[in-house]
Amino acid sequence: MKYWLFKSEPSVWSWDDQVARGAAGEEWDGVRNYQARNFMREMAMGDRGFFYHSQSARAVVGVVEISAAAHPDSTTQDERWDCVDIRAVTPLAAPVTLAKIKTEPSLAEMALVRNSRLSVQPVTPEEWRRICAMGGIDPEI
DNA sequence: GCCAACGTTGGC
DNA sequence: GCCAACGTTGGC
Repeated sequence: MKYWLFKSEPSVWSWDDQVARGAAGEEWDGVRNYQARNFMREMAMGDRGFFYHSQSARAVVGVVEISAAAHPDSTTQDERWDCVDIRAVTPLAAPVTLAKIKTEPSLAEMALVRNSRLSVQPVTPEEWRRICAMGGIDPEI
């Protein structure tokens, strides 16, 4: 089981939008960045990810599960672009803000901190447990 | 709204 | 293949 992080502008696609899709999940489409696409190609069904709000919110707000492995992005005919499907698992009891993540030395190496523009990124098991603890949820959820 | 960081494009 | 110009993202 691997861990990931998905970044979204809440005004475009928010955690509430994701929750509204329920168990059916939703394509994580629209990614036009090779690095982000390559990470999605590495994902397997059942992998977990954090759902992060960028822009004004700037916080990890929920946990998602990969509900379909990489497949062609339905929003383009361009065959270079693949995406996965994700479904909401649980909100964090308390959102973990970027500001708080930046105060945590053990999280200083996160792509979220080091490369703020990468919209899909891997998370280590240690980072996963740390943020789950900060967010007040069970890391095994 | 501004700007830094980064990715992409295209001329040479 | 290099690099300048440009566009986009996201933090502040």
